[in-house]
Amino acid sequence: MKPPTVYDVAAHAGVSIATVSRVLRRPDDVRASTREHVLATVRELGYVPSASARSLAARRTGVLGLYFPGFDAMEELDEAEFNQSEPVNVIVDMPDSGEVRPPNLYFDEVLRGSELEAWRRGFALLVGVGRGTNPEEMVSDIAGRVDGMAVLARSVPDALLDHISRRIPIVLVAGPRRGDNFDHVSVSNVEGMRTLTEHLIDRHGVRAPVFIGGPVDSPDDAERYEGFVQALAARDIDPAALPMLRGDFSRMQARSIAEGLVAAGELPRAVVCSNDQMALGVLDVLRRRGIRVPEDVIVTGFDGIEAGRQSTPRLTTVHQPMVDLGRAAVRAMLSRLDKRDQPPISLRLPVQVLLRESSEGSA
Amino acid sequence: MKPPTVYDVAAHAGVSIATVSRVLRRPDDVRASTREHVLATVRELGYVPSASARSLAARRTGVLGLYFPGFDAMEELDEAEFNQSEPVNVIVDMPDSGEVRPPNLYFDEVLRGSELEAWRRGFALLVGVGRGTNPEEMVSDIAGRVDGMAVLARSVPDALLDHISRRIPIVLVAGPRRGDNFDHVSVSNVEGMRTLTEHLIDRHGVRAPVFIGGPVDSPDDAERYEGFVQALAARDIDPAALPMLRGDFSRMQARSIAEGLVAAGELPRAVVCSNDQMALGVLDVLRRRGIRVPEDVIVTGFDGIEAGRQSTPRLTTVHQPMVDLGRAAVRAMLSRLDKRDQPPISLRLPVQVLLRESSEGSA
DNA sequence: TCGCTGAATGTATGCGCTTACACTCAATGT
DNA sequence: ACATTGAGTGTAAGCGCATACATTCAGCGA
Repeated sequence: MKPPTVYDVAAHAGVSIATVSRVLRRPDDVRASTREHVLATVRELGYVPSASARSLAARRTGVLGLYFPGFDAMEELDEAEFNQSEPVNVIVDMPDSGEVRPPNLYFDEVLRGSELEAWRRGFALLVGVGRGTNPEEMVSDIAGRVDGMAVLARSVPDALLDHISRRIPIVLVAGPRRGDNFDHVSVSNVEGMRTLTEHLIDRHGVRAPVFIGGPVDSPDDAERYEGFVQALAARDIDPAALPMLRGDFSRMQARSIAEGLVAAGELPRAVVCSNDQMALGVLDVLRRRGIRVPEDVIVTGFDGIEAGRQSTPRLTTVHQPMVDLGRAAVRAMLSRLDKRDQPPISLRLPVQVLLRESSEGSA
Repeated sequence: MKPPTVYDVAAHAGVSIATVSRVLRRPDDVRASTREHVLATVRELGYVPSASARSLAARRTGVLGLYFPGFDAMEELDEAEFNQSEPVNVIVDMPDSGEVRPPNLYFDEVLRGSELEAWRRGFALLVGVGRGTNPEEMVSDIAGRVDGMAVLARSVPDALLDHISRRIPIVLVAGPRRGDNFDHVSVSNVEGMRTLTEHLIDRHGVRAPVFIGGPVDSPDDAERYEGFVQALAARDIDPAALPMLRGDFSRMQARSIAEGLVAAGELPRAVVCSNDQMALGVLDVLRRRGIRVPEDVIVTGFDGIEAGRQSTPRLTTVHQPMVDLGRAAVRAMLSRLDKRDQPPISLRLPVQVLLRESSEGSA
């Protein structure tokens, strides 16, 4: 009744457990006839090797971990049972049902990239998305199961990371390097935002753009603002003289910020947002107020999410390669796994400034 | 240099390894003072327990697995290095750049649901997306690492599943039950499509809708067609007299099918598609041809993906709760883990018919 | 005072595998 | 004919933990 083990297979096939193990791990070290015989026994018994035992003996798990905190509000799914309602409900779905399902695109894509690269390199991928529950616990749990781990920067206390990194390589995703000695993978936030801002100044004569930033503790936001400031400074515009509004990366928040701007009466020529979601929120408000984009106000975002490509007008933005980020994180882990003592890597992936109708006028 | 083990912690703290283990697993069995002392040592040494060893000794891994085949074409990411190009590229992004990134929403959402439920129940989640590489190998690999596994129906040979299910519980996602004895979770495809079709017949007087189906081997498609047929039959319309076109669930394919319909000259009053992607493809063509939806032709989909909520006109569809599917799959695994010999479960989640402008006329 | 009880801790075994090393024996060289 | 070789296989020692069972000892009643 219990699942068969190497011993069962060995006994059944009339060989030693070492031979069974070799058939599975290093088939060439076994004579072909023996190999076939053992494989047949494996099939017959329904033998599936225990990865736990293998990992223990081999001193490596063959699994990589990915941890992200759960930003999205939607996580609070009801505990209610979902299997007792009617099989079908008919709903007349009106247009303004709003932002039903804010897909955590960022995470989905990074995950997809990691998953892809991990399996390609012969590793499995363990994912954990932090929720209400203690992140430290979850991260520790993952850490014990994997050979290496990627973590979104700033989502876990440094002390914990230090602790864990004594056991396995840690790669920080999307944050800039701080005092730490971890490997990092991130995108060219500064250059991207600088280039976009320069474009607004040089091509559209914008002199006093308004920046709508994200949460104070977001390293990405900080870098983007830095790029914004650099562009202004290079054009002899004093960044400090311009208003710097702060949102929380959400569309809703950005709407109220935009309402505030409109109410204040003095609309800027351009609103530069630190991410796409907020830019979309600004577009929502301007559209409702009948303010033309880009004729009256130019709006730009950052991230390159799909929704920004489907908005009206389509959103000018800086696209960051999220799938590549995930892949790069995996590569970094494996690279360090290979050479534990190489100096910390800090990889910057390139971004693309995508000029679309929210800044360039319609086609 | 090597990561510390229980032995190190025990020696350092002056206790036995049993006590260390107990401090971590059953803190209440240890005197408070001892516990604190051991925990301090754990922190000092940077001890992270090996899940491999624990799983081996405890005979359970605390991990659940999720396997999906990789439908999407985008998987073929270039092997090229991505870290040597310029940090920023400026691109004038024209509107018709087409369907750049067809997000595998289905999988993303099921994954999110599984991930959520798994951690909530104290399990980690291992994900595998089948790609070019041998699915059997990947599935076996996952199987050895987990306590239970969810697999998209039809994506893995039954023989393999039988093999594996001798070791761990298997849950099939989204397929109907066939001859097998596995647990299943799926949605009310039949009822959903039947209700939608009845609506078209009863409210819009449609008498000869055209059905655009998916791949022959898709169980979901089969069920949806079944619902379509039931609705017709109940209204004394002979389904066999109507054309049944077959696509592959892709938007592109659906476009050429729609082109064919238009070219043939005789447009049906309604086109019922087996998924949203294809419905969107049909909308593409009708829009280009200047055919009005829903005035001239009604179009409906199935799935409830985000893109269908952002199309013009918005797509009438049947929404299936993908996140819940993932959650239900996890619950089913745990339920069976609990009672290995209960009869096979077959859970059907409810769906929602969403009536929108592609069938109801604009607001 | 002494045996008894139970809380706290230690001892020892095994979980299922990998792998260094030992061994066997047919093929080869001298 | 005999030593040498190496391919193929077996033996046995862990890997790091959980846990049944043994042990210790403080507190207790009689």
